[in-house]
Amino acid sequence: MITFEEAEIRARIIKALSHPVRLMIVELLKDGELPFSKINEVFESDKSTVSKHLLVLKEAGIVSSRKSGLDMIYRLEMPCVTDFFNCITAVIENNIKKQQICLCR
Amino acid sequence: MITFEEAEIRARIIKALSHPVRLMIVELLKDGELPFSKINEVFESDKSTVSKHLLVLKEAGIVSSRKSGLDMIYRLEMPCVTDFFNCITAVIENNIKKQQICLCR
DNA sequence: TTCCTTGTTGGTAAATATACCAACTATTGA
DNA sequence: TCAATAGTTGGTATATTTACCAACAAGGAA
Repeated sequence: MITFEEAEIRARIIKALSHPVRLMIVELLKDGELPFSKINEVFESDKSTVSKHLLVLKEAGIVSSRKSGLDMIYRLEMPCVTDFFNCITAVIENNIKKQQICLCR
Repeated sequence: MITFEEAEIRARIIKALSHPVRLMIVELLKDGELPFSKINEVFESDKSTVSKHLLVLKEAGIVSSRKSGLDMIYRLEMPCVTDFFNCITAVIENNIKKQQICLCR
């Protein structure tokens, strides 16, 4: 069995991924690194909000960043991202299927 | 690109998994269904706390439940759970590796 | 240097999550 | 029917998360 401490470490990573904006950032970075400005322009929120979401992802080790001139370049550090999203999608598909069964009763 | 609404749906599932107690429950249920009492005895918290964590997992479609006599039997509805945890573990391993590089400087 | 652009950090208010206790419902058994 | 057991729900206090605004720091250009 997994210990509570191990579960806490896992939970920290998962929690970093549990926000729609952060999930969209991960999707954006799936095809390669991007500067902050490109990530920021996708969202309507204040740039400080986007910056803080990126910090959460960085502290979890899900993205990394490097300075390049005035830009800050962000890169995804999660090669298994596709498996991860496929698993979540499978849960969602199953939920839809189950709801359909309920509606047919 | 994924829409904000799609990201919100995914985030809801992921958030349900972002708590150490809920992760331990998922691990417990990996090998088959269990009654509430068996799940509860693993944790020191009040049974109402455990019950509410199970409700969160249920509302996300990660577990299901059925009544059997006085027992409430919980079952994991996430066949991809191993892939999911493997991905999180990979991020953790990468974090450890990166920290080691830093320490060697 | 001084200005300008880029992104981060600090502060704050509102929303959400969490844990505990107490009270409740449902089922079983006497 | 009454009591006992199993689990859920309601209430509440505390902690965490979030978004925005304003101020700041870093780097490049004039």
